Amino acid sequence: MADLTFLRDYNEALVMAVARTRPAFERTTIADATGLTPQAVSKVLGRLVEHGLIAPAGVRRPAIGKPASRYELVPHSRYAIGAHVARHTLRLVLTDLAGAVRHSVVTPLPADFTPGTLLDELTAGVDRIAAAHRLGARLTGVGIGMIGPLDHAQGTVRDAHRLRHWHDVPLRELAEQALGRPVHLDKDVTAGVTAEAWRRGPAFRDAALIMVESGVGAGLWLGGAAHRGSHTNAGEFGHTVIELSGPPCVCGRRGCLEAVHDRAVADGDIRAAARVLAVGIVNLVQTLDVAHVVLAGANLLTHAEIYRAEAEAAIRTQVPRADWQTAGITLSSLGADVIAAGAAMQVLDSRYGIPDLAPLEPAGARPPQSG
Amino acid sequence: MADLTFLRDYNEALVMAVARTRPAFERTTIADATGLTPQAVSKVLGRLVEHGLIAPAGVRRPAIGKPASRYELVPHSRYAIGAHVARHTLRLVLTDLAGAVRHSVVTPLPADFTPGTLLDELTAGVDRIAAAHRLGARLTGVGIGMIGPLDHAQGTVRDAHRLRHWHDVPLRELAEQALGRPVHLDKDVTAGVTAEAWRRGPAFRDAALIMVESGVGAGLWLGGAAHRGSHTNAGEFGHTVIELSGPPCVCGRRGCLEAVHDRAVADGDIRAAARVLAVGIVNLVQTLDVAHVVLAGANLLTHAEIYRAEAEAAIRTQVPRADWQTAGITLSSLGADVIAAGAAMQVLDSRYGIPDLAPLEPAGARPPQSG
DNA sequence: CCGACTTTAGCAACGCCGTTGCGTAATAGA
DNA sequence: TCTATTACGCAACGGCGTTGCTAAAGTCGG
Repeated sequence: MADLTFLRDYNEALVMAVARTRPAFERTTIADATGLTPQAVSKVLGRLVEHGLIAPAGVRRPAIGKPASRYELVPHSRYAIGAHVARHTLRLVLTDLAGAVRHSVVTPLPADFTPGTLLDELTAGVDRIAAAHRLGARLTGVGIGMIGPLDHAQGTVRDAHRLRHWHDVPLRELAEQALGRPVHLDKDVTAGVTAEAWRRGPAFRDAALIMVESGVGAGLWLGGAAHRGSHTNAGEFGHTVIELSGPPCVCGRRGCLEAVHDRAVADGDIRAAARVLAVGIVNLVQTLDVAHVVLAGANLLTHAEIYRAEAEAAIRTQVPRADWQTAGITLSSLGADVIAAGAAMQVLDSRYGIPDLAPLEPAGARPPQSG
Repeated sequence: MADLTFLRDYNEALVMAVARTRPAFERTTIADATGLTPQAVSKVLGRLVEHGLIAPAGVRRPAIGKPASRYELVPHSRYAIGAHVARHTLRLVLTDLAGAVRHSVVTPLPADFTPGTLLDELTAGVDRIAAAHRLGARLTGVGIGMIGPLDHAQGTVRDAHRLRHWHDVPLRELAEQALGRPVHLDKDVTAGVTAEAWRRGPAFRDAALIMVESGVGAGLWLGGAAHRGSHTNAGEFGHTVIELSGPPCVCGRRGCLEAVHDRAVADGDIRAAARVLAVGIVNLVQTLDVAHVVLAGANLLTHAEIYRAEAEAAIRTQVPRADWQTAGITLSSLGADVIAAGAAMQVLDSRYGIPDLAPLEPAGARPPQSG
């Protein structure tokens, strides 16, 4: 169902998206980018200024005519904290409304840590940051990015890979109780690609974030939104077969990209590993036609330029009609913070981003009679 | 921008989606499935009945209380014609508003046919069907499903694979002029998956249609909509590498799924070919987490059960945690008509399906200041 | 210095959307 | 015949972007 509140929220989110991707802007800019009439811009902008999200920022004096008032996002009006839960570390990042990282801290986690241990570390860290920066009510919520498989819709960790105590843990609910704030839980790679999307604006419609760090995964951003799949477990890119009779993989199959890649790394041949990843990236471009590929992950970033160059060469030479079917390869704009920052931005996105329309209830869906 | 017309169209489309996937329905059904209030259902339904898309269909007498009026879709109130342009044939299909195929006809196309030849055959065929069924104004438009690469947004065929006269042909515009009706142009596989989605209703949110027919391709339906990618060229699934040093492919790479598959077919080992395709399907499920995989294409359907069984076995055994991460494998519900029928349903979908919200203009998108 | 012109911005009335409140129709059962 | 129950529409309402118009704040030419 769509009602007037959806309409309002949607148009406000459009204005926020423009505000976020520009240093400053005028009402005309908004009207052109969104298609709203000047009068509607006036009303929407009025609401956003009233809530403190947007503020006037001087005027521009044109050659003739009345000066145009300029506006800008107020980055410190809202914050979110993101957590990147890895196998041995917890990274906490404070992000403002503009998507800028204001604080980043890494704490070690014990081997085979339990949900309880993580929750203790998480609440302590969040409270410390909230107090130090006097966030108060400006803290919108906390996001958690974690290895899967997990169920984003239910907020449950199904089986954190190679962590013994993490089977069917309702982490979102537990964290909301412990923190007393809204919590978002998502796969690390999906959080990461949200960070890139939030910062790069509406031009970033179809993209993949490739992450190499204790496994190979891909966060997918398709048609302007995160793609999670029907069990919110998309992106298991490392477990796609690229060599039919290749080395056995931990997942039980043979020749998975991750297994072939890791073998090259074990052989000390980073360039060969990068070429393997590049094959996978071209596969992804062929399948999904993404325009942007972002590279991330600790194990990749230590040899960032090798990986980037091999991926770029592969795309240039192996995609047909490369003249018009281009895909840009870049390194993650936030480095090691990208997952945690993305988790934070998911919280901001759910509150200030483009809202979703609820899907229909399938109910007693029967196939129609055939003709 | 979102305005009141979007609101109205969206809610009408929701009601149509419910109507399409059920033999008959009551107002309460709509209210429950859509979240609209009974009063809103009354208004929406009134508009749809007025336009002849929906009609009353008796009453249901409950144990107590006033009988509930029932309604049903009027399948013959709107039609669309779909064309499947293959290398040697043109298939035309007449589809009604319910997604049922009312007529199907195949005509041969000369080797290396030109755009002009196709347009002649197309207009002759469309006019013949429109006259025979007295469609008149009930013919919503014509859809064309074709091998790529092509540009759906611009309606241009970039390079129809192995057709000499098809480079940068503005087929949509040409066909609209020749037919005097709205025309939609899309890749064959995307049209095919639209057919399945249109018929199976809102439960069909994440799916892939795998087509084996003069090449291997995949039509993607992600998050309840067709995924075409940034150059509308997604689905080149046959040109993903699954065997690093495999046989050379026509695309210039080595070990593409299509090359490996075709080698098995050439060897006469269909089961091996099916196993190769199954590897690719598992790759797709791992990457995209689709819940439905539909098999189609002339070359596949002649050995349908072998392909289906191998794919199902692969998904059952090779996807981790198969207990909750399930994906159903089915054969295309429309057989050889699926592409043409899907092209027709794309026309109906663009007119009576869930509308899109226009994306923002990127304009001078600059990355925000960091830190 | 002043009127003509251009551009920006807001006020007020409007049309249309779904919602709310309430009255009415249609049935079964007592 | 009355009551309980369910279905459904009329009318008023609040909120959305739109339209039409006026006011404000500048530049520029005479």
